[in-house]
Amino acid sequence: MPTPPDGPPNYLPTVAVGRLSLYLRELQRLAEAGVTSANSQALARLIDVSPAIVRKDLAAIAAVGRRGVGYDIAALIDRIGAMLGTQTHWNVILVGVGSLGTALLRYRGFQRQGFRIVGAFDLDPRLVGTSIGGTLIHPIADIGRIAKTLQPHLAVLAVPVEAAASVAADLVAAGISGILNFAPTSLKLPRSVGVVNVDLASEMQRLAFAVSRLPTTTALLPESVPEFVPTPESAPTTAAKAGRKKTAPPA
Amino acid sequence: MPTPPDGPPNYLPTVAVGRLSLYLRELQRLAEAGVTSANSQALARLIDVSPAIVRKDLAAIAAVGRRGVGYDIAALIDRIGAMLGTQTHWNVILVGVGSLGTALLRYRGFQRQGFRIVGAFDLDPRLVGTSIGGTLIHPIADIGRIAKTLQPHLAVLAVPVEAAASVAADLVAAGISGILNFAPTSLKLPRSVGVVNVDLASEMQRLAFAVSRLPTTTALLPESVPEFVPTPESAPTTAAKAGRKKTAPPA
DNA sequence: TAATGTGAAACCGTTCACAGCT
DNA sequence: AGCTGTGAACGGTTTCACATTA
Repeated sequence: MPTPPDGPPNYLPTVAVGRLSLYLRELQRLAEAGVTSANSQALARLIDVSPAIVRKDLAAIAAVGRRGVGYDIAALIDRIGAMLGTQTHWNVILVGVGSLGTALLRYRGFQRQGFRIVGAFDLDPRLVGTSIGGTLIHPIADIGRIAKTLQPHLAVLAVPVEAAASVAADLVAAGISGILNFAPTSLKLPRSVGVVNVDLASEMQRLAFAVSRLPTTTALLPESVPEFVPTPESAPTTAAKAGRKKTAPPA
Repeated sequence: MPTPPDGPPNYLPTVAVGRLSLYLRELQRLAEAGVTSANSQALARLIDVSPAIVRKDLAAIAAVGRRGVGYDIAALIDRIGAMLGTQTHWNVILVGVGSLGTALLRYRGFQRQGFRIVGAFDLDPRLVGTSIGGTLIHPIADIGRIAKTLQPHLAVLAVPVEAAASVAADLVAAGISGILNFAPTSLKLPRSVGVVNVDLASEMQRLAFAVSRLPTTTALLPESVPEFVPTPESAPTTAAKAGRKKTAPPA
């Protein structure tokens, strides 16, 4: 065979990590329903991507299927779980027991995916000492000390924006490795600390934008809509024609 | 000047929409602090991207800066707001007043970005008729009828997974154009309906993965870590060396 | 002079198409 | 016969570098 010039091979694309998590979620559901095998097309439909992507993603994590058949679901769950560290015991603390923090403490999805909420922290002395969703709330001032006992790896940051930077610094000082940040601000942290931001208002804006660019149907749209929205069709240069894309590419 | 052959020009890349939302958030903060102008480098630092990206993004929405100076913040806020439909009145309903739904009703960030929560829906008769965060809760069975009055464009879906598919169908029937989906499942809906998924467990898994792939420092990591994790360095092909990237490219 | 605005190159991720297995 | 596994083409996004301009 001809040697590939120097070409980098199948790494795991960073976006693929998000998809693996979705495959896992759906595979767990299938397994509970007693299904034992699925092919790339079925998986693709479940998370709304192309079958080729499914095969590439699974190849990238060295999951193997059987040609002519598909993938063994139990094996896939193991493999993806191994990649995402599902059997790893991540200890998680939550900081900021406001209404969002409370909801997150009550949310069972984290535990279901193997994360252990080992403690919560808040300023409010009326909350300290109480439990929500089985998690004890500690005074935020004691994070450093209590972290020595709880050994948290990750933190959920659900404090008000104004407090976010300072609390994040405390978390880093307490030795946390990663922060799931719900405060609408970009934390400035050492590169050794992982951050994933979840900005709810921003997600809503993405939705609004997507909707306003959608093929107009009978559905409700608000009165005014942004004027200048550049698209392939409204190109301000030569050749403004350019073959229109097929409207419905994926199966 | 030489005519560009036929080259497709600056569209707005889809990922740029998410960034615009973040620029807007930070610009609003700067404006409140009395800052009137900012250059691409400053903006880049604020949302943690490269200055070149900032200039490309802003060029793509026809925002103009002054060479040698930077961008006028008030003008930028207007321009980005116009693109994202900030002055458009999006009516939003929320379905599923559990702990997450409650938190979302109390969350002020949606209103701050111009979204109007016009109503909430739940099955529980004890909730119906009460208000949370100033939003009245209606019986879920009446969505169709009440939607005629409320004229909602978007919906926040915060019901349990089992109910998600059926409620989503009701929302579509009621004429909704987009759904912000917090249920951990991929909704199968007509292409005319926009969907943005927010899967909290999945975000946490992304964080865990990112952390486990981080340059190991003194910070806490859980005992076991996935074995086979392909990266550029662990490439199974020729030329496994390949010039290492400079470790800190952005300013 | 210090920044924008922008072609062109580099990079990354997806799609295509088909050879290879079972 | 059917589906996986994968090179190669493609397309979208980012980076680079620099001409341009207030």
